Amino acid sequence: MIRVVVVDDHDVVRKGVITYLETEDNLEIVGEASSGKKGIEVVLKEKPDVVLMDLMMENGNGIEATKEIMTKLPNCKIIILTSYYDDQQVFPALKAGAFSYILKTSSADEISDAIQKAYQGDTVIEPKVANKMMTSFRSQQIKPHEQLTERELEVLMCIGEGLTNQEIGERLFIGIKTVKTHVSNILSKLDVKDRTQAAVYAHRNGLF
Amino acid sequence: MIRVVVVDDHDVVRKGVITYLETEDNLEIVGEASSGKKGIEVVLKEKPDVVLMDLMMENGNGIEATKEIMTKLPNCKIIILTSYYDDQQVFPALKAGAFSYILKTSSADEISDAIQKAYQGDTVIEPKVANKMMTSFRSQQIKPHEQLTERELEVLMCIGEGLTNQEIGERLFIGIKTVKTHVSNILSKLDVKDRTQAAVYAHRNGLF
DNA sequence: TTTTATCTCAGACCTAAGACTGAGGCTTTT
DNA sequence: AAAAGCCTCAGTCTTAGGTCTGAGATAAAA
Repeated sequence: MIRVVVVDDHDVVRKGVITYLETEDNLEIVGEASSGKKGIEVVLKEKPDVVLMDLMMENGNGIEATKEIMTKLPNCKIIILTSYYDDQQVFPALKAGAFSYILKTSSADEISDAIQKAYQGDTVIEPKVANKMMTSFRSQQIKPHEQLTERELEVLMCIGEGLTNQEIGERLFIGIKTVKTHVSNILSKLDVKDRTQAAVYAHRNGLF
Repeated sequence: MIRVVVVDDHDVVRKGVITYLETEDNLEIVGEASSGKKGIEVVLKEKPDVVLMDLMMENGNGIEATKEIMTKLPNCKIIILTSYYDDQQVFPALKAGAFSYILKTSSADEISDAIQKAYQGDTVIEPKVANKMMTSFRSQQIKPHEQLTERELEVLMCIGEGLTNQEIGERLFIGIKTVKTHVSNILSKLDVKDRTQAAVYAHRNGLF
């Protein structure tokens, strides 16, 4: 039996889903909630295998609830079941630890299927959402150096000019120890092994 | 008195030049020769102040003679007096140690003037030749890395990829000690302080 | 034949680099 | 008020990098 909790502040939807799911042999609805906050309580108490979570609820949104649940029950599969699929909803949800992402336009069978899949460890993502994800993912594909801080970028430019840590410190008016810290952070962020590779990176990526 | 030796395998030219030069008060023709080889003998024996040397002679060309003379008599001023001014003639001659370079189309006075100037330490170069020299010089402006050996260039490319000495050694099948030697030589030839600057050099000079 | 240049390598030596840990001050966000 | 991110810096420790000296082997040039 797959233990399921349903969290949705629309009574009609919640009841409807539950009614359907109860007809399934291997599903057991062990709890329901009408807000994120209540949802957390129920989930932590019941420790279900799968959670059907609505986003956009009145008291405490689903994303926060998802985050909270994931930190406490990392093995719990949370399926986002929502009406919208804009980027502002999808990515925070996935980042929060959502396992699957389906829309309320889905058929009852699709929802059931998503639960079964989730239980087996397979993620289900609504095609429309998946599409948005991919494109948004690609454009989001941050070049490594874009995750560098201002200061780190300054230091990287210095490295790209061939300056030593000492010289960088003098140019930026900071201690060599600080420079070393920045350099270390740069190297790990760019995923390179030493300053020479960092310099090469800078030149290959047109920072000069 | 400026002691002069004239080397030219064209009897007419040689005699003509000598005839004119002898009318000059402060010039003394102490020898003449019709080939590079003979020219060397005469010059080494007479130790003149100035040598008028033709290029393109039958027995032993003027360039070899110039080289030979310069090694034995470094203070001797050798003036190349020739009909041609193509690059293949000019540069080897200058490299060989020629002091001035004038054409046979020059007037007698110009030749005399070149000798006087040479004696005083001033180089005279035919304008046409000078022009060619400058352009050819600029294009010839050897980029530092062109003075690197094959092997050193290979190592530099590795540095430009961000490889460590160890990795370079493995790629080129040589010991790390050898790599270090090459790296040191590269650094001094490129006049940079460390491998990072060498890598930057490689990228800035379009080696990639 | 002798010189010259290149490539190879060794040993000793010193320093810059980089990793890791920890920490205080600052600003922005929650 | 608390958390998070950034910048700053210290101390310790290990290693790669680089210099210098010296040297053998080979091949091309004088």
